[in-house]
Amino acid sequence: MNAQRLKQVFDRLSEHHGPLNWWPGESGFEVMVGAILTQNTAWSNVEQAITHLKQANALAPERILALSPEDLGALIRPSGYFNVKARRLQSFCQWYLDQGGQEILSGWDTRVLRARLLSVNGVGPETADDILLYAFERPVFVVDAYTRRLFSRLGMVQGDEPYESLRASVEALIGEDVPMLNELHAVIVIHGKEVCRPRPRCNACVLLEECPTGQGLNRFPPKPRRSS
DNA sequence: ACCCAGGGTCATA
DNA sequence: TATGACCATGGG
Repeated sequence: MNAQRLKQVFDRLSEHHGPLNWWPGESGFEVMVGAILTQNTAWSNVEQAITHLKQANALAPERILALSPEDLGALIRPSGYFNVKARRLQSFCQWYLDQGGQEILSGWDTRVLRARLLSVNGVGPETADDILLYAFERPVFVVDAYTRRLFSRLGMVQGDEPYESLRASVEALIGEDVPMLNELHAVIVIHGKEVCRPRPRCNACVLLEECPTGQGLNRFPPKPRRSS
């Protein structure tokens, strides 16, 4: 992974898709809820769930905790795994209030805040980094399936590296540039949704010209290794 | 009738 | 430490 190449890819994606002003959501808390609901789930489904929460005036930690698991599950049903996610949302909200809310949480160092987020049941590395970057504006790079697919197709990484390994290499090249980290993950996701499909049926990818002899394109998205 | 989507946890060997 | 099972809806 090379800094100049990364910047080149970023510039090209931004030129084509940006600026995106992520994350879609009106408040930090909405970002956090969306980050949990979008786990392994299409965003269009999450939008429906969030709409239901807003209609029920439930998009606040106290309100989510006040709902029964069944009622909360009914509201977020379109986002899939609704039983699991209802529990995860309530675990998260309980933690959020126990910690003292947005202002107190904002006072923590990024490393500390990340560790605390990861301690919540249902918050894994990607969800934690979504929240850190898009709700707390911390300089972290979010690794997701789109990132692995794109970078491996472009021959920039193997693709099956552990989460922390990929995150660290990109952060090392970009530094603490929050706006750039924000936009980079955003354009990778939009690019993945609109153009760079899992199976090689895309001929429209602006980056494909740069894929070594189409070899990158035919590479199936790799699965991450478990740990170090 | 498939395949896919902005993951994470838990049990088991 | 490493797999595998499981979670579930909606759109293409």
